[in-house]
Formats: sequence, structure tokens, C-alpha cells
Amino acid sequence: MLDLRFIRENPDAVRRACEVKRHAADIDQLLELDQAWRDATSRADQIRALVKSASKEIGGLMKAGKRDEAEAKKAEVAAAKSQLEEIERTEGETRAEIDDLLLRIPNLPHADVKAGPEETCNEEVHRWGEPRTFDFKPRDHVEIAESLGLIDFKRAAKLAGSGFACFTGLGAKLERALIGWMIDMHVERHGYREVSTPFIVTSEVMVGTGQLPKFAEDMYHVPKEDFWLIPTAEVPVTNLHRGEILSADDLPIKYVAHTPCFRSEAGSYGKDVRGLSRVHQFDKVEMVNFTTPETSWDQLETLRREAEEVLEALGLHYRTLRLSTEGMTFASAMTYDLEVWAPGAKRFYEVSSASCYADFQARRAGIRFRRTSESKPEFVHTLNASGLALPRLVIALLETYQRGDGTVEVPEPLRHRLGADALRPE
RNA sequence: GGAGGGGUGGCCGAGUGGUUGAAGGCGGCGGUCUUGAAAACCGUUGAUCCGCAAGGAUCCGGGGGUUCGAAUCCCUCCCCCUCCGCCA
Repeated sequence: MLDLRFIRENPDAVRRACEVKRHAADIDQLLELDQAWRDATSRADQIRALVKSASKEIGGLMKAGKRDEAEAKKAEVAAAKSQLEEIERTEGETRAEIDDLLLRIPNLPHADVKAGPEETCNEEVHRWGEPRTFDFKPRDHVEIAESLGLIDFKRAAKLAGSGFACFTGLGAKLERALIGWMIDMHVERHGYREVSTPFIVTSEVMVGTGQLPKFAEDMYHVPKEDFWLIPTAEVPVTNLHRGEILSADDLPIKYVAHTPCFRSEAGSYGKDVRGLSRVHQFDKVEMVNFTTPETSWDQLETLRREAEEVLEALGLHYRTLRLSTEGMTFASAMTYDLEVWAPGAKRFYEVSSASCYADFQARRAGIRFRRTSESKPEFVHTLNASGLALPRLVIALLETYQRGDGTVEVPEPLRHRLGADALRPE
């Protein structure tokens, strides 16, 4: 959420942000409502002040036994209050409309982000490794996984329909090994604190990180208690500090979490449907940072590096893109996507998205900090990056490390955890 | 699920209709004292919104109500604690 005062003073900047991010928002209507609300508020405040002071006088008159004068005052107050009722209704209704509009205005992109469509304006900022070459015809991950008994797509569909995977045997163990290994890396090398959160959250929490009110159709809803299944650990982990005032000494706060992620992927039928590339439920290790405003942009670079290190440790070819305004999400101010090369599919897959939200989420979720015990609370900046998303990482691993004999080499860092140096048919 | 107790400022904790944004304590900050520190003492210390400002308004878990006036009374919802039941 943007600061209403900022919008008041910089309406053109906000209009431009909406335009380049391709989010429709009626700024003129907002400004109009804002003016109406401020008028109503100041009139209401005046009347409230009157009622308040009159009430005190009445108290005094009652004590002094001046019944008649008190009654006269009461009549005065009653008249003022009937007026107030009307104004307060306007005030409340207008404010509700303002709040709703505010929640639907996207974050401002950072000045370094290119405006335009993804195809032409995403910038490749980093590339690591080389695409794997083969002296045999490489297979794609679905063939490899099925022949080695690592994933059972058919039986997964029996449980939940299409778009789900059931990892089996060494496939399941590979996921578990990757999760443990990645979390340990972030904890031990990058100074993260591990958290394990609920996977079901309230609507307020979804508003805090920006999924609601605009993107309800992308998520799974639990009608019974009006809960939502998290689409990413970003949601529960960022909201861990909702409504809090942190101390500057606590910053930066760095959490890492492993959670399942649930995405309805409504409207994406026919796109990327094969195998693991786009599923309704997947596991992910996610890093979330809370920082001061002056350190967040540097922290985004660090965060991006922390995610990139995972791919490098696994020896996987990847590229890093700085997304253009049209590629970024609603809440983001700057986003890097890490895309890993899948030599079987001969394409890159996004395995991580590293974003800085500036104070956008913090304002929605009410996450503030104090520089000293004296100073006024300010909003923190929030950031997050996948580190990494499991299914697409598995795609890249299987396709990159496949051998001519149908087995798959296990990269060195995972061998100990997996208890095997290769994936073979069981 | 049943019964009872409770939600007050950074924290603890008083406060059952009136000038209370809220006693007191702790913590924080400033000062006195001290070579320095501690102790002691004195002072100070909430957030949000409107307003150029002066100033004003709102906030004692959320929402609604009673009243001239509510942290205090009523209704409702949420959360926490204790005991019982159930259960991985």
C-alpha cells in the first residue's frame, strides 16, 4: 500500500506506476474521495470537540446542582449529535472506499527498473555456467522420473486431479535432501533463522503481503473458517511481525522457511502443463528479510546472491533477470528472477524470484521499527527470495545430471544426505 | 466440544460512568551527584489522523449499543490461560 499523503502530493507518479505495471486504478476518484473524507473528518472533529466540552460542562453543572442549565446543554448536544451522525456516516463510507482503492494500487517500481513488456525489457544481469551438452539424446524430466520411479503423476491425479505430483522412493528422498540442505546452507552460511509456520492463514494476513484483495482467484480458499492456503512462505513469514514495532537493533531480520505452496493457477491451462513445471502444490524454501529503508536495496543484491549460490553449489547453469515493470508483481518494487537451464526441455525455468517491496507490505501489515527508543516508528522494508522452489529445481537436476544409461548422477553436496551417488531404477 | 478466568501504554499492573491518554512500578531518555560507573534523587517518556500553523479528533482485543458523558454498563465476535472431554 502506498502512503495516501504521497499519492495526494504525487498523483502523476502513481498514475505512471499503474500504467507501466499494467494495473488499472482510478487515481482521480481516489483524490476526490480523499478530499471528501478530509472535509467530513474536519467537520466531524469540530462537532465532537463541541460535544466533548459540553459534556464536561454538564458534569460540572450536575455536581453544582444546576439541573436546568444542564438540561439546556443536553438539548444542545443532542442537536449537534444528530448532525454528527450524518457526517460520520459519510466519513466512514468514504474512508472504506478509500481504503479499498488504496489496497488495489500497485507498488511503485524502483527507478532502475525498465518500463515495458517482459519480452523486450527484462534485463539479463548475470549468467553462470554453460548449458550441459550430451553425446546421447537427452530425455526430459518426466521420462527420467517415471523410468526411475521418482515421481508418480498418475496416482497423484487420482488423489487431487491434474497438476499434482506424488514423489516416491528416492524422488521423495531427493526432495527431502534438497530441503534440508538448502535450509542448512541459509542458516549456517547466510545467517538465517529457521521458522516453520502455519500453512493456512486469515484474510488479514493475505492483505498484509498483497495477495488480497486483488488476487483471490489465484489461491485456494477454505470456506469453513474463511482461511486461505498459502501460495508462498512469504505470506506467513512476513506477517510474523505484523502490527509490531521492532527495534533498529533487531534489523536486519532474516528468516528461512520450508513450506508447501498452493496455487490454483486459474487461467493457465495449456501453459507449461507437462510434469513438474507448473503444479498446484509444491514445496519451497523461502528467505524473508526485514530491513531499514536505507539498506534494503543492497540487501536485495545480497538476497539474490544467496539464492544464486544454491544453484552454483549444485553446478546448474542459470541466468538472472531483472524484471521489467510488466513482469513484476503488484507489490514488488524490484524483482530478480533466477532461471535455471533444463537441457531436456531446452529452456530456462524460473526457480526463484527475489523481490524488494520497500515499505509497501510493511504499511499494509503495520510492520515498523524505531531507530532509537526516542524516535518515531518508521516502516521497515521487506524482501524475499525463493531459495529455491523444489519442482523446477528437480527438473533441472534430473535433466542436467542424466547419463546415457538412464541413471542420474547425484551432485556432490547431496550425496551424503541421499545416501547415494546416483539415482538408479529400484 | 463443556466449565471457569482473563485481554489496559515497550513491559508489569491499577482503574466499575464524569475533566483519565489513563495511578504506580519496570524499562528508556535527560539531568544532579561521581575521577568514571553504580546507587540515590529530580525531570521526562504512547500511537494514528486532519491542519501551513495554532490547534483539534481518535485509540484501553475487534465490532455494535446505552448515556449529555464509557477503559468502566449491555450485546456480539476474536484471542489467551486453567480444568474436563476428545485426539495425531
